[in-house]
Amino acid sequence: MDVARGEVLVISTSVACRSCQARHGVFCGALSAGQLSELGRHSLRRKVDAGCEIIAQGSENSFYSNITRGVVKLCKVMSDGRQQIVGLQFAPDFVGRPFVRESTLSAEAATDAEICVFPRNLLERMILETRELQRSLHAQALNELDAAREWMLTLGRRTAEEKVASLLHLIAAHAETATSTAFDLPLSRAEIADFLGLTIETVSRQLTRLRKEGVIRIENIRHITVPDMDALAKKISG
Amino acid sequence: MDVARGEVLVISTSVACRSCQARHGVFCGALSAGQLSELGRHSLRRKVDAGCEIIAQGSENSFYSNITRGVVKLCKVMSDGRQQIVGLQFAPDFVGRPFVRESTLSAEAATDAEICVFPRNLLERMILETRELQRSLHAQALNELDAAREWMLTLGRRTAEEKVASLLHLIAAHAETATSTAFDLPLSRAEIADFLGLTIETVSRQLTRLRKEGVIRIENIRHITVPDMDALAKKISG
DNA sequence: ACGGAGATTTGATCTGGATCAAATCGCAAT
DNA sequence: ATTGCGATTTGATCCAGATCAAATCTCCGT
Repeated sequence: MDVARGEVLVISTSVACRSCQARHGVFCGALSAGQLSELGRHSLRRKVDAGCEIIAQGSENSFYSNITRGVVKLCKVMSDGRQQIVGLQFAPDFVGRPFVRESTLSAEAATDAEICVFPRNLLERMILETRELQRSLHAQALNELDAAREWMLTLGRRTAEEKVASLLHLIAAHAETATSTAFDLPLSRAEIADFLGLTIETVSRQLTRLRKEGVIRIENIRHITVPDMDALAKKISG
Repeated sequence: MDVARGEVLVISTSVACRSCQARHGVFCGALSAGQLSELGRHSLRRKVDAGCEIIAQGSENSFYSNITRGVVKLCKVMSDGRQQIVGLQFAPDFVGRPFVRESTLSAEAATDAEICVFPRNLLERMILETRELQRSLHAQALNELDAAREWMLTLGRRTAEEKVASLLHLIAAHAETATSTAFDLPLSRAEIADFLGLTIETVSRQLTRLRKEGVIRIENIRHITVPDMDALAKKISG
């Protein structure tokens, strides 16, 4: 992680960082007070701008983090430049691949975000020591695996229109607003294309097609409203 | 699982089934002698024919199993019949999705296979009791997640020729022969198409193209030899 | 060996999405 | 307000892979 690209907000020194304790999914209820305190002494809360690379593909996994705000995209790039987003993570997901030296993907903030960073060694020690943390990370890994496999079906077998509708549905499900019929897209058209295995032109055309069909309204480039969520769901063949 | 479709080989009664102890990846070294014995008393070694459905999509997860021989495909089917293979599993992989009631995918023997089946409740209890088993299943989940994400790149961004070469490479890597330059395909052309998000015609054409280029030899429909593994690898853009 | 049915290959044509090209939009800096 | 530039949309054309159609091949049962 290039510290110069993000702004360090807080370096906790003697106690666990309070805002993190409450919001960090995998640690919630998994660690003792003493462990939280130790983790807090070594954790770093960071604010990262959209586009900031948190983990580089091929780099060493020397730290892990939790997302406390914003959206993070997981991306794989081929040597000729083709790339594929292989996962989106939202607060309070855990970011990183325990027990493997080199990262096979990059993690990049898709929106402005806040993360809480822990050193690799400390976290791996705590995983081995603490059954509940192991269980919690295992559960997240299984959920991500389910999501990845669901997305494999989308990538392999759905049409462009179904792909775009699937993505809108996914984002709506994670939107923080209570209504979730209106939400901001955390991704640019190019990123959407990289997630769906399409080109930006096709993404754009399918969005305008959904707009013309009345399934969505494009309030502005990054903001969508869905008058009838069922109509959107019907665009995705089960 | 429809018992009528498979043949029960052994019902272990008073000791853990010996052939399983040695070969079951996730249990190897993870369970105590007493636990292995208990597991053995409740496990069932089964021989399943190619095509036998081990877990049905949408069914209740009422048991788990380990593969002791053969290849199992994980498959998702859409209501209109389109389908996508989302994973291949080889001995000694663990099959099943702990902690979730309903299966979101089906597991089917791709080749004749042998599996060892355990009841859900027993296994989930042992996972909670036994840190080492939890760790071992966590590790498998993370490996499967890596594989799924690698495959997402293939599905979203590689060409048909690259996809077919990727699959051959994957299968060669899991082939049991020491040389691994000659191997049997565990999948039919239709299954390959479902794995790669292609049609059978395209798969067939790409295979004959690789044959004409001298990258592979098709000894017979299910048996391939690769004279030069590097030549095959070069067909897959990194 | 013979028939037959499914699996695979091969051929001809079509098409969804890619590519190439050109507006237009959005917005930050002046 | 004006300029400039990257992001997005829209249009025209192309092509990889799908679809439709027809041989072959495999292998099983008789």
